[in-house]
Amino acid sequence: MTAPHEIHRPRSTLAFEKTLASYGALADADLAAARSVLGALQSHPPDKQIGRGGRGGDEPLVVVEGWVGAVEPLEDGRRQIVALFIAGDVLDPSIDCAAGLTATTLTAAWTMPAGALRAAVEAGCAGDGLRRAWRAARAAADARLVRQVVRLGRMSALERTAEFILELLDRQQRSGLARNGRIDLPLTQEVLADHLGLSVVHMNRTLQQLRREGLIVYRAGCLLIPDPDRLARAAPRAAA
Amino acid sequence: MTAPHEIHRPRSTLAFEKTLASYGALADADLAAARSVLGALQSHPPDKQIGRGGRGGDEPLVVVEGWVGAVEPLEDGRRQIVALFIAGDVLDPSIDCAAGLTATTLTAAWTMPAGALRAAVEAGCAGDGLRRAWRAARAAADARLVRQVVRLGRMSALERTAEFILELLDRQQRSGLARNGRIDLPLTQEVLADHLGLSVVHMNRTLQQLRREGLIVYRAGCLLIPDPDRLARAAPRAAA
DNA sequence: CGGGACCTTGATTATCTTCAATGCTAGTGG
DNA sequence: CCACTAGCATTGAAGATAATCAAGGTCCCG
Repeated sequence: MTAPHEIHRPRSTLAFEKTLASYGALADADLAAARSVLGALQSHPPDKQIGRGGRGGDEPLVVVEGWVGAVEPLEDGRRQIVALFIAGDVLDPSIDCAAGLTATTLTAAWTMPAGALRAAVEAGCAGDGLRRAWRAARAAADARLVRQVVRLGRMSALERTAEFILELLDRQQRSGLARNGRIDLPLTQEVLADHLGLSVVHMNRTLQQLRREGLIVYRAGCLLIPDPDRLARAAPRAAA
Repeated sequence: MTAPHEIHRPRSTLAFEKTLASYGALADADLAAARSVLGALQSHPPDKQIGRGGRGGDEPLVVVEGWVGAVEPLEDGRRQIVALFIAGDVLDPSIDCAAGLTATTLTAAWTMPAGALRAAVEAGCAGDGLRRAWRAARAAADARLVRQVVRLGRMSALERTAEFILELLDRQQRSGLARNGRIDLPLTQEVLADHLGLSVVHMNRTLQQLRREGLIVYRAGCLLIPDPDRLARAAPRAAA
């Protein structure tokens, strides 16, 4: 279980619990129940397929550490990273890998199987709070996919990037991973480009522009957002 | 109930039944059950909001006739039509209008409330075939959203358009609306552009290119695809 | 006949991609 | 300790793709 690629073995599923709780108040009993039905920690090297889409056979995974993408590679080498999953998220291949996507690690990662948890929620034998939070977290994942369509369809590179960073900030605040506007972003610019629908070169230039304007400070896998409101002004707002 | 905008009152929910059946074999009893719990036909003028997203309060709708979009308008006038719903589709605002989208008619349309049907399926008091088909249809809608992300993120205008037309062909074949590669497409190029993430002008030129190459014949709300395989060659394929 | 909605066209500009290097840094083996 | 390498970030230049601007054109309808 210990491999060279390995990042430190995570000590807890705190990120998951916080994320879930951010979507609906959880009683201690809910938390204990959720924790108790999660499977064993699994380690994955970067760039490894960990779930296949399609037939809905795979059980959901809690991402405990690292980054995972729902990826569509095209024949000619292009690829689209449709969705990103980070510590605290639940990746359900039967939903998130629709249309033949492949769940792939983008960094070294640790996960826990959550089939039993989903089963408990679906069978109605989970607490009310837990059920609500689980559903809300699922709805949030769907909403992120919608945001992604809007970003790719109607926003410029700068707007996309700004909006994306704000989404990451929100998500990492929920999971407790963000501190004072400082978030993890241990992805190569190539991965970011494949998520935001840009070329690597343009991704690089767009990040530089955000830096030049002081909207972000980005270095060594770590991103600081000095003023989220100002960054938000670089992204379009929805109409009333 | 009869208004000037009105298109003819649909005679049946056949498109819905065929679509559902295309996702899973349905017994006659299933069909009868589904038909019997649908609500009353409702007529809507074009460009009218018929469902709001967010809180999941709204009940699902079967689109019986016409085209409906899940739309995100931006403050500055841009808009993204995130998903399209056509005759035979079920639009569930609690899912399809996530992230604040608005369900809006793109043409005159007729719908039927399907809250009771969803409730029956979820409560498990629907037949096995019906439940399976309902779930598969829902999964197909999710998969379409994923395709949309791939299209917008990684395909050129021509590829997007080709792929989109092929999707429409598949959907209208399921609902029985396509005849010999001939499908309805009663949308303005502006609407298409807002769905495919293009400017109207570029949408126009892209359609012209497809016409020039003989891949489509498009006129007066009706689109003919002489050779779907050839059209498919204009769209990128997924890698193994 | 006039007006409006939609489609089409040409010219211009902006955004983004591609190509081809160059630098930087961390890891590796001599 | 020092090449040497590999992966990633960055840069410049050139070209492609798509947006924008500004007219016309067509068709339908009142």
